[in-house]
Amino acid sequence: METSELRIICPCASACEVATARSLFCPVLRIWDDSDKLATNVRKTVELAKGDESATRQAETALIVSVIGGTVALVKYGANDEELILDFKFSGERFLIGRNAQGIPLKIRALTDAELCIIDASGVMNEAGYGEETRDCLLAMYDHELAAAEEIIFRLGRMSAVEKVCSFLADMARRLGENTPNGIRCFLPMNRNEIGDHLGLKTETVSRSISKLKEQRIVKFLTPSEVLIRDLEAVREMTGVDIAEVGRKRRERMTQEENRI
Amino acid sequence: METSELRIICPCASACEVATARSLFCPVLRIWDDSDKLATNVRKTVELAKGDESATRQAETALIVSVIGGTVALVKYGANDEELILDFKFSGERFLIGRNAQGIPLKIRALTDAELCIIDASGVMNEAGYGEETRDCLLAMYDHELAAAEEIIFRLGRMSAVEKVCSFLADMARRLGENTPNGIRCFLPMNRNEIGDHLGLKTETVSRSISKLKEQRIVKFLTPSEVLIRDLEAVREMTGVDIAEVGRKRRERMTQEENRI
DNA sequence: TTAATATTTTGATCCAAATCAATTTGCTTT
DNA sequence: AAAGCAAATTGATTTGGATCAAAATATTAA
Repeated sequence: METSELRIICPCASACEVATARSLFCPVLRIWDDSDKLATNVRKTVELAKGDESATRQAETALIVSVIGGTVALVKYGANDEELILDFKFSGERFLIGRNAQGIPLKIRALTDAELCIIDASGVMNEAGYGEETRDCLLAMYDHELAAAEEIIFRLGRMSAVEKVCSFLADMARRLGENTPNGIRCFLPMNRNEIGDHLGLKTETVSRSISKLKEQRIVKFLTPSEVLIRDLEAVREMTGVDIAEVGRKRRERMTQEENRI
Repeated sequence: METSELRIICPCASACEVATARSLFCPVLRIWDDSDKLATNVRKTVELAKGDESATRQAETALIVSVIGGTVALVKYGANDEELILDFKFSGERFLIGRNAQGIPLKIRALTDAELCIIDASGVMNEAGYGEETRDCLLAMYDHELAAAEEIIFRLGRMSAVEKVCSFLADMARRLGENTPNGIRCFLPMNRNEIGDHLGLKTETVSRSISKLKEQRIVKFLTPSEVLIRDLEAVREMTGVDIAEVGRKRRERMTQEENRI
């Protein structure tokens, strides 16, 4: 359990790399094995019950949010209370709420009971000796978020309903799925309505799109919230995303991780 | 013309803050008045003729791109050569091409003859003494890009054609427009087809949406590429964006800028 | 296990945006 | 100013996804 080496955690870590509370607590710092150094005004733990929404308070810099458990949705609101789910964030993932983003209506909604650790980046950067390291980690996280946002923009701007749903399922598989002999199996922690709120579609359209993907034998649903992606080549053709090796690679990384600790 | 003080330029500077080649050349560094310190392998100037596309080369870190002159579009490609314009970038603006984004098909297309200055962020960060400053500037730029991306996601996911076009025109007015007694006047450097490629609409739909906005007296077109936004309150209602004070504030900033130099 | 409720799926119809097709307007060049 | 061309607009029709409505399936509670 002692890990004192310098290490910056990949911001795209996902749930299956079973993360300990310790490793999640402060992913940006060398002092990750000595987290008491962080004053409580810099970090705080938030527990959300299913359905709760946490307004993102105004802050000087970005907030680093680690999902310790559960699933949350990052929700953006428009002029007339319309809402769109920018992205889902799963247990083990970390994400940013940018400084600018706090000027705009943005909330974290718990889709399940969830626990978050929220760190004010400015506070961390001011901790003596950790400035450059923290900035590098923040840069990596921003970079990751921006690339993900660009994928989502393309999806919303150019894809049909079926393509949107397919590309969404591929993304879920990449982040949550595990390899099986028959394809990538993945539990979906959100319902059809929430998928629609993310893809700019209505519940019925999401359901119909899923039905079409089932007809084409691209996916199979074991239960309504458990998908098996069977035809990875078809997914690649339809969405441009290659998730073929995802499961294997993720398992390798996991093993590495476990060996290290 | 001598400005040796420390200064980090706002990444959202826009065309009307008439930027000198000097100030644009290296917006992230204290050495901005001494730019020869940057080795040529770190920075390079690119001239693009109208219609040219520049593939974004692989790089270790992000690229900082300053638009010295002209208008470019940041284009993302999908599985089957479909393309979507992530955003337009105007003379005087700076933007990032993230590290991750270079793994995905992304190109810079010149909508007019254009001149760019491209800086490899890793090179700049390694310049002795400028690391922290550069990182802070990069963080500000990432933050700006991410917030803009989230606005675009909402627009594509939740708005109707008319709302998309209205919110787009509002954004253009904010970045390019100038106040007049009758509203905000703004020259649009892109055609209807390119607007459509950005909003996920077809040319005809863009045109029809504009016609509807004209009927409602919200906008008026002096020429097909010169818009006057007349009803700022209607724009705010429709899009949630308040551009009322934009022109005035921008003029103030400009004056400040000119006084400083 | 059954009942009650919520979610998902399927069906029928409608509408906004795409598509196909002219026409008009605005720019260039001579 | 006129001709030629490109861009924008308008019209007619089609279509993908929304909407309205019901049925089927899951989940939860009794």
